[in-house]
Amino acid sequence: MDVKSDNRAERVAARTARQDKNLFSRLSATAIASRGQAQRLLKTAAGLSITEWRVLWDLSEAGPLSIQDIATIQRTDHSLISRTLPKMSEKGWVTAIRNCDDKRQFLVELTPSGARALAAAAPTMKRRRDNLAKAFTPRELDTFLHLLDRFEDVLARPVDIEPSLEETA
Amino acid sequence: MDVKSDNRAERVAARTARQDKNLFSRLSATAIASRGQAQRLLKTAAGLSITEWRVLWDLSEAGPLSIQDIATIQRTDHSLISRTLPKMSEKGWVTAIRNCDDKRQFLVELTPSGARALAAAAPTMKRRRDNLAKAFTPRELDTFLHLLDRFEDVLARPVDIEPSLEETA
DNA sequence: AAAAATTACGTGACAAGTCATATAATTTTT
DNA sequence: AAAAATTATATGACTTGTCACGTAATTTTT
Repeated sequence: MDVKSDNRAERVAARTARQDKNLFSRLSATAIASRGQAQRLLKTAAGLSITEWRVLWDLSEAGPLSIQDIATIQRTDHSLISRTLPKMSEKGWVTAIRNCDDKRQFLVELTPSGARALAAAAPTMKRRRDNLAKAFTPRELDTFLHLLDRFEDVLARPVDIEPSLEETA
Repeated sequence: MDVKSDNRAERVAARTARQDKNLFSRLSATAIASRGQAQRLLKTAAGLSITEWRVLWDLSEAGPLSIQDIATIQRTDHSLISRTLPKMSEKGWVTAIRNCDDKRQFLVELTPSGARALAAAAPTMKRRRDNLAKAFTPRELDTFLHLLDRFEDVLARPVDIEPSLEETA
């Protein structure tokens, strides 16, 4: 029915607009779009996945690092790093050596080959950051980061879970 | 070696701080933290996954909808919705009926049981949104959303990919 | 010194997210 | 009317991300 499908398009548009103003969904959608862009750029420029790029960059800036170190820097789970490293080792981009001080740990280090893989993607990713720096003043970027700080403060506070209409002790 | 491990802790801290100010990584990390919170809340309050919650909420506010409609509202791939719906149907939360006007499409509708599943989670998720509304003024939220708009404008512009040191026609 | 607790990494399993492809249906072009 | 192009959904396969658990090693407690 014509009228019915007109209604549907309006309902979709209204709901989409509504959710675009819901900061929770909007932040998620924006971050996913950003990640998608990074994935495409890295793939095209250097055949790297996002996690590979992050590991190479972290080792370049702060290496050598343990798996837990890398996971902490990237705010991710150690298992994601743990799974990524063998492949990167196979590609010759990193070496992982047992830490003599603590045999549970590996210390991961960039190789010359890894430095080249990083260098293949670095100009593109720098341009991406430069584009952002051009679009926002330092003050606006500070505001943005501060708002994200405050948003995470809100996340850190517990949200009560109560069954509907029930008052519990 | 003591000195070596002190250095490592400092390098990790410095790198983490640096990446916290890189808007690309920061935005991603913040959005992932937000999603994690939502996942935990929904699981605990109502045994719902994020995608299930989103579908129920969209249908409640704007249903009935096609799979493509839901994907558009959620800014996700239709395949994620396509995979989620059969399970929701099995749980009796939605019905999916062929659209007579276009037999390629299903129109998905909330059932009373689905409305109850939504209701089980809704107070918690509203509280979550209210906590956010208390922490920011309307003007701050507008600023935040506007910065996200401008950030996505930047994403929408192409980033040139050039091989290192090469000038191409 | 021995036992208990904690930590580092590897792996199983699952959810979110995406790209590609196939099939069926609709729309557009010839 | 028929052919070509496009669209809607399903599914394969992959990446990102996370939780849980097991094993080995270290640290803390007794």
